[in-house]
Amino acid sequence: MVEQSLRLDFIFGSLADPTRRDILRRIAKEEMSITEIAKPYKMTFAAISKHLKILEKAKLIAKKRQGKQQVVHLTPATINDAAEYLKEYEKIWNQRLDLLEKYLSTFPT
Amino acid sequence: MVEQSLRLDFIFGSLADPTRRDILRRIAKEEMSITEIAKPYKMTFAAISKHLKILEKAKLIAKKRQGKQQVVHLTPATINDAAEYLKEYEKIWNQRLDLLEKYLSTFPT
DNA sequence: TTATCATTCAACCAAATGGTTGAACAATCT
DNA sequence: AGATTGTTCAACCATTTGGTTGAATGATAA
Repeated sequence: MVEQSLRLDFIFGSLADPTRRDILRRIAKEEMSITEIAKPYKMTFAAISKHLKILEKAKLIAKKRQGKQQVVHLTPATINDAAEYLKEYEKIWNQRLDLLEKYLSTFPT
Repeated sequence: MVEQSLRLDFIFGSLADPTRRDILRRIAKEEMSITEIAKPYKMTFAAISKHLKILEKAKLIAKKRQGKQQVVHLTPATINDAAEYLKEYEKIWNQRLDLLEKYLSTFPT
């Protein structure tokens, strides 16, 4: 499953940048045109266009044309995949809480 | 909350690399010495040491000395934070799907 | 068709990332 | 103390990343 791993590279790579997380947060509330998305940031429009390209490659967002402008919205399936990945770890932790407690007690307080 | 955002930078940045995800996966099953962690990878020991530094900075792992060697284990709280972050998005999507369903149900079948 | 608005592309730059090698340091064993 | 095992550090290199500017393209409105 090399492709699967690559997908996670893109997803987590996208989420590693604060501007991109902020964009996701904003379009989660309501879909927006690219110009509208770019407005609050101090960087250039081209920089935002690049960020959107990265989010699109990770399939975290999608664009659709609406007349002159393009409207951006979240792609539900993808963050779900990332969440599923992290849930595996939560499961392991829950199974091993007793052991973890032992580890933690070895640290100085 | 700039620090919080920075923490997410580190967490997701860590998870964006396949070698680091693989290390997490392996030590999730059982804690391991650094030498043991490094064994299966083709890259140098120093490279693995760097990857561990990155995971440590993100607080996804912690080391403790056990005699001559250092043993690495997961840090439970941190992935939880990332999972919480992603859960917010799942919540939003679920709300939207509910609305969509409600909307669709107003039409005759 | 031309002007205008919305967006991307290309070329460039500085800084960060992921790797290498070889020397240095830490802890234990003899 | 010296040898051995385990791990990090420093210097270096190639590639990627996140930004810039200015020109080019796409779609609609006049």
